[in-house]
Amino acid sequence: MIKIEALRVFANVAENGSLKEAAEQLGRTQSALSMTLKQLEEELGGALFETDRKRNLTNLGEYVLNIAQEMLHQHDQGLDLIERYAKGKSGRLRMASVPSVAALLLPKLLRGFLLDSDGADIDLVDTDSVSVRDAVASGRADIGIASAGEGMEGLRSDVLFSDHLYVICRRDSTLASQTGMIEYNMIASEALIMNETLLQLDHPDFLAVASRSHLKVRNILSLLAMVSAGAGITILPGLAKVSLDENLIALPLADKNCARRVCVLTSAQRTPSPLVEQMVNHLKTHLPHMAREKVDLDVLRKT
Amino acid sequence: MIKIEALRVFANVAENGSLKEAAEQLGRTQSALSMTLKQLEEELGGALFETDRKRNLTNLGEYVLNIAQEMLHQHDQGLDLIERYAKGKSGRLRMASVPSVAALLLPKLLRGFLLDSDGADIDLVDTDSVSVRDAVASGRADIGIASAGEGMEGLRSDVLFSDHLYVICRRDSTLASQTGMIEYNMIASEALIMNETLLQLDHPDFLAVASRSHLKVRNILSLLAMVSAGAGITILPGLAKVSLDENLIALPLADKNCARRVCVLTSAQRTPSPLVEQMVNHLKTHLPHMAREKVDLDVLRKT
DNA sequence: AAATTCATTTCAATTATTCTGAAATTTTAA
DNA sequence: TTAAAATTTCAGAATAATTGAAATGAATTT
Repeated sequence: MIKIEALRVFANVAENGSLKEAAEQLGRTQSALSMTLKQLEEELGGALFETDRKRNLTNLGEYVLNIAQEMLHQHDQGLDLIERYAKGKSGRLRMASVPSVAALLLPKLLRGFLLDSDGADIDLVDTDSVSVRDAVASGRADIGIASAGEGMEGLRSDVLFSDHLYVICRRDSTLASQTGMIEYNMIASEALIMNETLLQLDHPDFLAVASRSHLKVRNILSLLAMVSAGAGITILPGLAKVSLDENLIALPLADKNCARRVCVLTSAQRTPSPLVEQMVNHLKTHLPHMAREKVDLDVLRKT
Repeated sequence: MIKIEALRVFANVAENGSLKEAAEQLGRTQSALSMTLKQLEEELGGALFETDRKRNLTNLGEYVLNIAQEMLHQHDQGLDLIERYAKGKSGRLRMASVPSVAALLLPKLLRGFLLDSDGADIDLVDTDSVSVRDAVASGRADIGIASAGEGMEGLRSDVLFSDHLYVICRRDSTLASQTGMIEYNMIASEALIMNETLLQLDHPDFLAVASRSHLKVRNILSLLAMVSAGAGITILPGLAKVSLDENLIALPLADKNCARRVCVLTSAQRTPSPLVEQMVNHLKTHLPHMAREKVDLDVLRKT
């Protein structure tokens, strides 16, 4: 049977016009190539070169060279595609992320990822945690970035970082004059505007406060606009406070246990594609540092 | 290194959804395929199937299957082209032949040849022997069919058949009443119209007759028209007499040594392409019989 | 849930293939 | 013609592929 490696040897020898050269290029001995060519000629039933010096091709040699070059090109290109895909360097990747991460951390992270990739194609959608989880679970996205919560069946999740919570209030409110950490009892009298993140909190003191809240806003811009307008206060993860309005202020919550745990989500049903694996690794190694940096930097800038 | 045969195994297993089936189709044991797949997965760095039952592909498996199918198709097609060409089943073949053979023998012969070929492309030109030799020598034709003669440097020739010579004269001539073979002295008084074939003859008695000839015609139709018009007689090989005019008659020459030797000519410089070799063999095995048949048949019909 | 069947994997031994190094041969150049 | 360079040949060494038998793992039946 004619082997593609025999054709590669032949093409190399034909192009070089010499066994010696070709042997060096291919890292084999002349005798190995000589035997390969001999076998190829036997299989074809005719000579490929006019003499045993490899300068001139026979008519058959020329024909085989033409076809072999094309075959080798196609073959090598195919292998390259497969290898790139297998290494997670190429392919399509559909991501869904909560807006805070998408806006503040992903731009830099994706830039780094794409720099290392070759032919990768990334689609990023930002929505709230619920939709992110749903997108991944239903197969509309390959990777999700969201806080953990309900509806995690069929999802594999790994915590990327924990985001401490802050009370957001107007700079001119009485609460704003507090210098230390905020205890739940200190906001007992405030009108708390709920949001999705807060549904995770289960500290009894918080639940007491939350039970008196009558407003829940999902969209973060609307939420901040409400606070700005004096409709009440809210509690948000650190990342969400980096681009706060001038008239708003973020005060750290004392309760260290209540934090948003940002996770990377993938489907538990199917083996992830190499590109997904690559991205999950990339997220796990880089996102924690980037999140910490971002929040620290921001705190620095505000003080 | 990823081998194309490993991809073939993978594609086969993926298409069958089972090792067992694929093993039967490929004529190998399950364990051989299992090991091949294992090695392939190692080289890729990821699983190709979701479980060890080969029913469901992973994302990587699907991608690799797509590419591999295309690669295998291209590869097999390429090999097929090469093998067909090497076996002399395909390629381009430029032939030059003298008209008598081209018109009387080649149609049937080429039909047989093309029946056995697959993608062969034949160009046939008919001219006189001199041009045929020139075409082959200069590389304008791959194969020539002509009588041997001058200007055979650089040509390889093999005799295909010998064509006995006949005197062609008008049916109403005195010569026509001869029932036996014609001796040279019997045509000593006739006006002999020379033609290319006759330049080969070297019998002294013929040379004596020929020396008195003052007319030489190259084109066979013109030649016969001349004889028909009563300009003289001529001598032609048996093949040329099969489609003789009603008013002409062919009488066999007694001299058994004088015959046109029809040869197949190829270039002696270059190794012939497989298709050329194939055609030369085909000519050598079939043309002699066909020539004999043709001449006998004709003799039969005329008597 | 145990037993049965079916498919696949594992592993050591066998077989086949490919490669090498040295010597012989052939070709080219001087 | 000889000397130098390139190629071929060949036996042994190194690699790789295949097998058969036993073990493992999944589905199906009892």
